[in-house]
Amino acid sequence: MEVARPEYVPDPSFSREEMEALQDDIAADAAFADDHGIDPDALRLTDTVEDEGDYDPDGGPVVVGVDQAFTDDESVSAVVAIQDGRVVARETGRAPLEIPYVPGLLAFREGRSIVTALDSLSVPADLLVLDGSGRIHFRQAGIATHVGVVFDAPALGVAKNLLCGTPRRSLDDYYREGTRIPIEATDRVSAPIGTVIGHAFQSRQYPNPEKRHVNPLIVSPGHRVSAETTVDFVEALCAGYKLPEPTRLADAAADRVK
DNA sequence: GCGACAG
DNA sequence: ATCTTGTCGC
Repeated sequence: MEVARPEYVPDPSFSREEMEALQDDIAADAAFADDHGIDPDALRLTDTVEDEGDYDPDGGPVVVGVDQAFTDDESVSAVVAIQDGRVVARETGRAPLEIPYVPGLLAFREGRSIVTALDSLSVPADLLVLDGSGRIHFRQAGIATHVGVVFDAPALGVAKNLLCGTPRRSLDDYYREGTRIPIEATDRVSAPIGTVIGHAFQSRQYPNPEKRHVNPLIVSPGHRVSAETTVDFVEALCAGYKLPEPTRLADAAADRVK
């Protein structure tokens, strides 16, 4: 796919102030409303994705999972494209690690390898699934929003932990599979307080509440997807595991390359 | 000064 | 994220 906004490609050499200013611009250009034409049912997976296949121009929506693995000095990104339950394309990208991890500035540390990998992807992506937050971010410009706006493609973020915002119910309790808990903006987020910026989604759970319990996923809109539809998409993309299939496959691919 | 903090 | 074996629960 092609970069639509070159000026937004994350540059690790920026100062912290420049990074934050760029994020404010990106958030202003981001759309947190549905603009994709994808029916969640068209993404629904019946089983785990294991087969490879050829891209079909007349087939269903292409969902691209993105994830990273790290070595001492570089980040490795893997992107896996799925269409109608089959892997139709996969690509990798590498970039040197130039800055440390700073909460809120993740895209500047891992963004280059992602852009490189997506840039070399030959099939058109209808939806990007990033690891990390989108709108659940201090300036509403998490890595999912950042990458989505750079390519002007529908995107969403799937995280394992909450960066900011307040869940309407405690995330430490036991919830049955399918439970959705809205995450609202607080004064630390650049959105009106109370705005639903994402959800905690219980994609997987153990049967006995007394014993073990699984933590919910934290999902949020990246670009051109609403908070509600974001959960619909993630739910449709999960096939028996805690993480959605695109993310699982990208995760495995990145580790494999490393 | 204190607290909070995706991967 | 990464360094790492066994182990508990279903």
